[in-house]
Amino acid sequence: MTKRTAQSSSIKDVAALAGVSIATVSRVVNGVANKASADTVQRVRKAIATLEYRTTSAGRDLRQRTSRLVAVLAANLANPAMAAIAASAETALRGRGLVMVLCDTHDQPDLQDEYLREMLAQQARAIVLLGAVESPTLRRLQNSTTPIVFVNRRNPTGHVGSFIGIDNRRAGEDVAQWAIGRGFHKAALIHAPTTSSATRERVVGILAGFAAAGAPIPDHFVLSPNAGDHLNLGLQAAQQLIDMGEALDLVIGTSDLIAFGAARAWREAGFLALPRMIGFDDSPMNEWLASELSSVRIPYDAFGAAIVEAISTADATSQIVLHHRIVERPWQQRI
Amino acid sequence: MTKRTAQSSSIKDVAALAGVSIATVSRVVNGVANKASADTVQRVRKAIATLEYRTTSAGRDLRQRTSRLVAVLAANLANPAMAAIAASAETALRGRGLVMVLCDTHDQPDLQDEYLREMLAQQARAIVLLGAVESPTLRRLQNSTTPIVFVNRRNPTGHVGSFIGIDNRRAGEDVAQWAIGRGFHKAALIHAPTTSSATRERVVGILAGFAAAGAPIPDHFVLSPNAGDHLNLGLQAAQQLIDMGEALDLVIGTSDLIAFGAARAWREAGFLALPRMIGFDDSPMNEWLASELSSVRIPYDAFGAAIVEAISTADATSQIVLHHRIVERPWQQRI
DNA sequence: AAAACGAAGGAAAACGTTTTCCTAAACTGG
DNA sequence: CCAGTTTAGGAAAACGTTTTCCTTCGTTTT
Repeated sequence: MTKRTAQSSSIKDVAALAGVSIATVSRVVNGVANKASADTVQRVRKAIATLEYRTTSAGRDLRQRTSRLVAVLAANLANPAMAAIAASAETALRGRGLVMVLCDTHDQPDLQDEYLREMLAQQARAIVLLGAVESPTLRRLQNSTTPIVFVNRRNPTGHVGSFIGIDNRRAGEDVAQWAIGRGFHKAALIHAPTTSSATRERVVGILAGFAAAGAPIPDHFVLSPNAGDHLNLGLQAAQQLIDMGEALDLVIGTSDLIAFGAARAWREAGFLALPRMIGFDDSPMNEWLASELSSVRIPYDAFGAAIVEAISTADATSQIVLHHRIVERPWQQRI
Repeated sequence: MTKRTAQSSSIKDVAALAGVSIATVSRVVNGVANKASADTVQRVRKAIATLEYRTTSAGRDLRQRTSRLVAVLAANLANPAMAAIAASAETALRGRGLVMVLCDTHDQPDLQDEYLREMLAQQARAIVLLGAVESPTLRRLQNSTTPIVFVNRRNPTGHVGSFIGIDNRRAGEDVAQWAIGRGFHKAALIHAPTTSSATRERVVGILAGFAAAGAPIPDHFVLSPNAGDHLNLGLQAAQQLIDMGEALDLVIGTSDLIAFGAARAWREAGFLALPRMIGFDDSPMNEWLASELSSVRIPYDAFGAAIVEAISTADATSQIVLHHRIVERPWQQRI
């Protein structure tokens, strides 16, 4: 068994074995037409197979001044929804010969900037922001040639950029309409910070929807406490609601995580008058773990394809709006 | 506002601006001692700052024949536990100037092989397998110089390789002991395929533990149906148990996902005699979403540091055993 | 004062590709 | 059979680094 270095054979070895120049090998590998006879192609292919040759990225990247890496910068990997998008993106990118690099910005501008710079140095083919936050380098990046795609949250710098997501405002209205239709008349809304365009639009839609139906949600039932993450945010808001002592029949969270946090508050309070809940995201795990949470299903498994499309198109302002859908889950009142 | 290409300035530009050779710039960037006067360093630093220069990876990788990419091949990204490890790994790697590339092998040998080859072509600094599966390229990789780290599951090719995980056999025994101590005497075990060393060792430990206490789990209460994923596996196994009609007081799953699947079966069956449950992994979400599931906590947030350590050490057979702990959660009997 | 040494820094090679520019042969249409 | 075109393929440049040699000083040691 021969000890060998990580990447054994280079294009030179292949060329030597096939008895052609490295230029020809390169052309065969990249399928350049009318540049090699069928016979030559055959020989080169065989040599490649024999040596288990595979193009070394560094060489190609250097020459082409771009890599096959696609950076995906997620605001929070702990969120199952982000993980779902990442998984979908990874598969779709791979189908195009691209490689996903996944980073967690923790929603922090300086971390996002550091990653952006690193990915520019890597000559990333494209940068995908899963929940972008306003930051200097992002701003500076507006006039670079690297495609940037904003997923879920729109470009926070004010410039318009490629966007992939649902119609959040509309989704908010749909939730309101659903609630009214189901006869809920004492609802509370817990939402994340409105620095996120997604949250902002959802909140607007929800409030507008209730108002339009003549049943506006009173201000003191709209909460958005400052908390580290959505889970704690939901928990704290729900505790406030419980303290108010008023019996609610519906709690709306702008994310499922918020709803989970809120549910915990009620659970710990002893299941007293647990209101029905609805959130946004509906990651696949909900079906198993949150069987009583209704949710606005966002088709995350379709995001990967959309990302690939957005990257491929030259248009830096393409907007891909995917369709949401309310998933209503049965609700069992405890005693 | 000047339009510029993705990566604007190269080492040449910096050298020109600072009035030195590119060699000197390189040395300053890499902190080579005794190769530049304090004054020169100053000038170079300033030029770097002015031009916002950052070393282009492709050039460095080509010359050094290795990249700063670390491949993380996960068996199933949909599993929150994997996501937790990935997040932890990403942070730890970044601290070392390394970049994580995350891939989902879906537990399929050919996909794993494809990724392995791609990562070799990328000259990845190291390869981390989060749940490896036996495959030709993995086998061939044994005698490459690229460090390979096996996380959770040991090297399935039989060779011994760097491993990071808990003492699964011991954890299994601990679960058994805990169960006995709590007075459970009618337990069932649902486990994943034993192709995974982690699962295998857990099963052995659990069965041995019960047997040692004089209360062996009967064979027909040990189930491992063939199913796509752990959730469905748990669901199907639980349905079988329910069909048996015997009242169990404890169900042990070799992963939390299995337990979630099983819980769903009982829930759908109408909460009849829901047994208490315990699983393995205890991802952070459990605290919020599975407040009644006991679980063997695996310190996934510590895995990142362990991975970095395993990569850094020259020893290709280092074993890092992290400590597990049973997290017992209260259990409320429904009516 | 000569010898030795360390510091500072430049020139150039090498890493593995892709691609431009050639050249030569083999076809085509007239 | 000749001019033109297509096909096949090679030579070499370029991409951005790091690193190995050198060379030249200035400083120490004998």
